[in-house]
Amino acid sequence: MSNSNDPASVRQRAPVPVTECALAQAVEEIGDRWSLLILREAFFGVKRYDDIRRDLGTPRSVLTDRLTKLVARGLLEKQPYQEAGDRKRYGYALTEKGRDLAISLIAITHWSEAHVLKRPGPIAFVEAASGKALRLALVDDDGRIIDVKEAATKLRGA
Amino acid sequence: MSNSNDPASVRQRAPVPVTECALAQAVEEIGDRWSLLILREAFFGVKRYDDIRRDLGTPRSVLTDRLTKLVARGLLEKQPYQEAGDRKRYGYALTEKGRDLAISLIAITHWSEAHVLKRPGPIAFVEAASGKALRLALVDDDGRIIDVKEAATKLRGA
DNA sequence: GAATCTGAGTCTTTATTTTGAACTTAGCTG
DNA sequence: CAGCTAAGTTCAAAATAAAGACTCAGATTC
Repeated sequence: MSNSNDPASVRQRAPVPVTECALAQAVEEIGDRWSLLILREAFFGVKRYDDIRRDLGTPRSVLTDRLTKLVARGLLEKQPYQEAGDRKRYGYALTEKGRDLAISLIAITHWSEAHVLKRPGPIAFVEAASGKALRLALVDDDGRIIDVKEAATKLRGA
Repeated sequence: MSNSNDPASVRQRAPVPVTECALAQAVEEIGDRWSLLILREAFFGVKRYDDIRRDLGTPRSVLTDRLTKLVARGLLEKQPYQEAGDRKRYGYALTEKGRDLAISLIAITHWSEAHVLKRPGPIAFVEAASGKALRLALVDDDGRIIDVKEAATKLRGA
């Protein structure tokens, strides 16, 4: 990204204060031990409180809290449903904002498979139509793929 | 990714237990309020304890703890340096494992700019050589760009 | 119509983590 | 040697999270 092999003695400062940093805002919204996992459930179509709980083992009080916050922040929305002979209940479904996190979740998953798990994970991302494996890449406006090592950051307007 | 507009009444379960899920492992390593921000500093070449502290305002005890853990987990490594007329000290530099998180940080940053900040952030990712803007995309083996909406998940071996 | 079941919470107590501030350390300088 | 600095440790107070019992609303069963 930038300057990553300066000697440690070169003092640097972040180009943007952390309070204005998009990453910091994102960490506020989804940077805890459960939110990303709850969203993963949502991506797999798991919508019900007790199903999420069964999959993740989240304590009830925490799950309730995270679901409420994810709804308040617009990543999930409540979806009413009713089973035959039962009262109306609510499930949780991804909004567009939530769905747009897919790329981030895929990126983190790929990274974890490469560097934490150190083996290909059980889930592959494929093109729905062809079944062909997909990976993430940086591309320029012409659709050419650029290696991360060729990438840098630039201050807008600078 | 999959099934995301099933009615809420359809019960689903995650295809893989959370204990074997790459995302969950990643959250263990970097899913707290500070680690990603510390890594962001590292991407900008900020290597010294006190410089990170100045930029982020992290409490000392937490910063020491996170740096130690990030080193133990292989995302950062200590780099000795010595200023003229001072003793030897250590800075923190990204390892390959840490550097490979770039794609994830970029993805999260893009998402946050689109959905949290709701304006283009001050930092753009560009190709170092040409200065041309870069974005993230899903590509297949032939380098063709595939829209997220065309992507699905598949269980390996299934 | 009283007792019971079920999904989705809420409440309460206990444990863990975070914070902020003061204190420590190692080597340098004057 | 007293004082300085970057990096790190310690500790009490505050905030968060976990575990598990309790609640609630409607449906069913006896």
